[in-house]
Amino acid sequence: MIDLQDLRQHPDAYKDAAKKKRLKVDIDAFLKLDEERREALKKVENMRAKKNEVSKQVPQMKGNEKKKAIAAMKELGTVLEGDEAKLATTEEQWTNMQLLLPAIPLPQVPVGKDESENREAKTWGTMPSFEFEPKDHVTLGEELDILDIPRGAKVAGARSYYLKGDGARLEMAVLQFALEHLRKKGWTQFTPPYLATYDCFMGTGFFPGADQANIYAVGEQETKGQPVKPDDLYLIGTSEVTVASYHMGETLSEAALPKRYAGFSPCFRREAGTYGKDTRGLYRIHQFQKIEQVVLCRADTDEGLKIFEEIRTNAEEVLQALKLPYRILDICTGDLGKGKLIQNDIETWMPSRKAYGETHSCSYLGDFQARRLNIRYADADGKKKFVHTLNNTCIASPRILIPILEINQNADGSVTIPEVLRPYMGGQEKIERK
RNA sequence: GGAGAGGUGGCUGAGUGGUCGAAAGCGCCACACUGCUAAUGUGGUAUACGGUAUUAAACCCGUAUCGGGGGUUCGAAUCCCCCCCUCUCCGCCA
Repeated sequence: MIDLQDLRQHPDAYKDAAKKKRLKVDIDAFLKLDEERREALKKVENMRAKKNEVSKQVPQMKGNEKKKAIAAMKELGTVLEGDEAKLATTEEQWTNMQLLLPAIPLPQVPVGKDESENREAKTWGTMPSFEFEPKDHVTLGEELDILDIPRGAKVAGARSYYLKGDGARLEMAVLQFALEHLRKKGWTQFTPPYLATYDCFMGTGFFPGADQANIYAVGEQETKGQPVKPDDLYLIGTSEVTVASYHMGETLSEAALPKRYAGFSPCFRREAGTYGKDTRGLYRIHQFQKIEQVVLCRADTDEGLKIFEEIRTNAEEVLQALKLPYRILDICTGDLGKGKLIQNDIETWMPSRKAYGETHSCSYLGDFQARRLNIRYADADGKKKFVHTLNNTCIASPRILIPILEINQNADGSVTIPEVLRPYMGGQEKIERK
């Protein structure tokens, strides 16, 4: 959601944003609707004012005068009812459209048409070279008996899997390592709800829109691609949804900001519309576990950008500790979500893909989510402002297991456990065939 | 799952059809008073949207809001219906 005052004053900036973000939203049509809404609202409010005024006088009236007044108000009520219905229709359209309006990207965001025009900003680490024919994580995992995809499919369909034995332990280790990394920096850890209401998904910007197709709905009305009732529950695709919604509807004190929250949760994604894409292995699956960084800060872009760097660095530190080569992408406008001001993705090298694969996504959303979630703070003058929100992956598994397993594999088919994870695996150094 | 009780401003809590956006107290703010603090006195103290704009704010006016939605009525915090949440007891369960 955006500031409508600002939109009315600078419509061109939003038209430009929509164009750069390649969004099919008609700003002029919205402004017209906005005008209509205000007209209709004025009309209805004036009628209500009249009604309220007369109703206030009715008790003092007597006899004929009273009868007349009541009859007149009854008549006015009928007219008002019709106008209210019209207003409601306009307002509904207005709200729906408002939810699709874009935030304006920051000037430093590269302009581009789609993901092909994202810019590599940095690379870190050295590519592995093998003196043997390296295996991919699926082969490694099956041979080591730490991963079972066929049985996953048997039980839950395609894109499902079992992590088993040392595989399951490795996942827990990497998650715990990441959590500990944030804890040392003073972050607050959360186990949030994994189910949430429509409002949380709307508030964080996932609903309505294309992202909605990726969310599982839970309730009496199963999805089948159709939207479910607004009061039904949905499975989170990231703990961002429920961690950012933690302060929904609240006014925080400025002194308490920034809030640095580490959310841990399983994540569920339907992956609708990705048929045939990334079908092998653990890259694109329906369920995974993630440590997510969520920050609420003051409405100050300089501060927001500092925290943007901070949370990206946190993720980089985790990858560096794991000794995984990665690169950072400046996401271009055409690949930038409607609510985002700026975004960096981190892609980690995955030998079997002979490419970098996305493992982290770092976003600064300004007050876009805060407006939808109604999260504010009172500044020094007591003025209420919307907070700014940011989020970034800290670690997501099992996708991160792909490079961990593939890069650390040995000629004998064993996998060397990254040193930093060993304390979480009882000091174990290798995963070997039993 | 069964039975019952509730949900009112920042907080406690009154209010069962009309000068109720809401008593009173607490808290908070301003001013006054006092040697400082405390105490006391007086006044003030919700939010959103619209009027509102070609710097912005304040003021003012209007509308809406007493868990959410709908209904009855000229008029609803108050009456009716549905839903959500909280508490107590019983049952069940990791």
